[in-house]
Amino acid sequence: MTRPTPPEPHRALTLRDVSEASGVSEMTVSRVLRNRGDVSDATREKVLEAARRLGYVPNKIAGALASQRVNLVGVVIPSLSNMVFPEVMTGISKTLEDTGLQPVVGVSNYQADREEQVIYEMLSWRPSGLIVAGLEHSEAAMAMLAQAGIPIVEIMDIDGKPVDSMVGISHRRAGRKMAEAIIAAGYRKIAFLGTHMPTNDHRARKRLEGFEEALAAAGLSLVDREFYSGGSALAKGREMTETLLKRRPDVDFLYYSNDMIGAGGLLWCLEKGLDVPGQIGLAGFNGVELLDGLPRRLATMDACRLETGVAAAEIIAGKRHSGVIGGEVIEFEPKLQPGDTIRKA
Amino acid sequence: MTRPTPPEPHRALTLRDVSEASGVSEMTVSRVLRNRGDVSDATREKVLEAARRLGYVPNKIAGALASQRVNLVGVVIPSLSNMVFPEVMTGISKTLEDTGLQPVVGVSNYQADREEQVIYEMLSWRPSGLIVAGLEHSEAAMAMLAQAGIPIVEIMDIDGKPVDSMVGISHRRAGRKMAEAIIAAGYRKIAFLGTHMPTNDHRARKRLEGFEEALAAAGLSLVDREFYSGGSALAKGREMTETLLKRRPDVDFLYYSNDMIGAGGLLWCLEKGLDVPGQIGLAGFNGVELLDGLPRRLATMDACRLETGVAAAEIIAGKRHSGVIGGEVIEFEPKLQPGDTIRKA
DNA sequence: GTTTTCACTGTTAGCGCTATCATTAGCAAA
DNA sequence: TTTGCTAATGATAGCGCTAACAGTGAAAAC
Repeated sequence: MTRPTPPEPHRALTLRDVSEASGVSEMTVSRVLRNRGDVSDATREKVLEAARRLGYVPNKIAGALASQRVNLVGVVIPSLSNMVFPEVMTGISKTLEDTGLQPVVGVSNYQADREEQVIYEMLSWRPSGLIVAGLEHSEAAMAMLAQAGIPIVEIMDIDGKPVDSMVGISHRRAGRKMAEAIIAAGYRKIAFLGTHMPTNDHRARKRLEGFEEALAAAGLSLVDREFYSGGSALAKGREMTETLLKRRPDVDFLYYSNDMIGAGGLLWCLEKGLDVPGQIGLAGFNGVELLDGLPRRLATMDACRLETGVAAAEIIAGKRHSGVIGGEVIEFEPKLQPGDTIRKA
Repeated sequence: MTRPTPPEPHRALTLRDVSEASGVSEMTVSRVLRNRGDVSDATREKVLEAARRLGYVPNKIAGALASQRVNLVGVVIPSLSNMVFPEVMTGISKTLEDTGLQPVVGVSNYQADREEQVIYEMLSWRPSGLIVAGLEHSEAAMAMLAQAGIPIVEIMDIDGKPVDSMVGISHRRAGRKMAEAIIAAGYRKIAFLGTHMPTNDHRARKRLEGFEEALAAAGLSLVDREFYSGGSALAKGREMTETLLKRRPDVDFLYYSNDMIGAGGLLWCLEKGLDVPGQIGLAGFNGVELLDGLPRRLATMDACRLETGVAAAEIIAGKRHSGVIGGEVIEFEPKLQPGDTIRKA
């Protein structure tokens, strides 16, 4: 293998090195490398050749400072292992791809103080825009966002007041809609199974609130509930389902706060030979691709993750010609996917 | 809710603003904000109060340029939706947490040219170190990495020559080991099911090569193979398994290139009432947490993802006192998890 | 009283690049 | 020839911060 020999192992190269190597001014090199302004073909070739030969990589720090422009878009999400955020990221990345903007991910682990730190860190790099999951932030974080002077898009929740723009679904409404569908299908003894962090996962909380609202409107209420935290969601789904059904064998519907534990529950029910959806119905939330491979399709509700990512990125990139400057609100309609685990009404 | 009113909506604040507001020099403000050097308590308080009141966020771009230090660590991975990389990220984040270093993620989508771009982009921000998945890169990318003058850690594969350091497992050996276990358990008609991108996913390729090597050493060879691309891995696992077993009903072992399709295959086999692992054995690769919730535990091999992330981050952070400066090689031993889908030898 | 020391604060000079304006050369029109 | 214009290139002045050094005053040591 022939690897090009580094001219000098270290001492970072600068524009001046390229300029000297190609016999033109630094300014001209800068123009060539950024494809800006008029440069003759001959000069351009000379410069590019020299840059390639030396292995020059521009220093964006200096460039950004001088031009006051940074092609970065910060994205602050609670978790990467959740399966739902990667899909949002896909939408963001795709949309940003041809704009010269680059997404930079930060993870808050569902902790407000950690989120505040991450936002601070991101803003200190003066990005072109910031996408943040959720509407709930520490007061300090909100103040920073409000003052940042760049487009801010809060995503995946629209039940509240945004700092600037927001894109996503109403989880309250999603919960309500699911409850209505379940009631319409004739289920009456409904239980909830979800994650054990009602104070941190605001979207799950709002979903449950909406769900209970709709139950109440029909004169019903949850007959039982079961919470978990940590571990393999699939395994936890099994365990919780078993625990709950042992405690309340009369329950006829299990509403899970996410598809993963729902899938675990479904597998458990099928193994036990329960009649799904006759004897007992199940539903999750998110519409993850995973469900396509299960023995039976779990009822769920699509959270429009891809669309959310795309729209958020479009706002940042200024691709959305709505006439509005900032303060946009885009609501997606979560679609019920009845699957095979809820009786046909 | 009382939100602090922004003094002036825009015009980014600088050190000078804080300096004027608190009546000390910019330098002293800088010292306070970075906790560096001696500053009297009275002054410190004054400055912090002013900074807070104004909502000042330091400009790291200027700071980095001046100090020639950037607290960023680039991480270049092929995909986020893969479930395996998030766990590596967890190890990296945790380890970096108390070092003042921040990971920045870039995604290459398993494309060498895209990876080259991402590496270029990252290096242009002059990070403190770079973690890159895999050992195979475009020639230009290798040249950039070699010249970067910062610690480079290639992870998740050690079958090859690193630019600088490398951390991970030998996929060739992992494949070999799995084949040996399968053969030892008495299976003879072994088929492979995997992703349809042998040229892009080098780790899957090496695993298969090692697997076939070990088969050959025992006088065997794969009796059939089936490939897929895109879509829900779980669903694809089902489909492929069905297709393959229709074509070759005599096959007695299915080796999957990852756990997700393996899980799909397992669900299919159980549904069809096949005797697993008596009549037919199954194995995947990765050791994903998901498997804990399946009706039966799929045989797999742990890829040591968390440890890999931790070790890579330690190298970058200089936490590893091996005496070696750069060029470290850390190999983890993939552990076979026999689960319930391979006969006890 | 003088010198030394120390804790604190300020001054100066860039970091590597780009915006802006100035300059030059080349060529056509007057 | 001179003028005017355009394309190509260069010179200059920062961007907002920090490293390095230079004060400053007060207390401590002589």
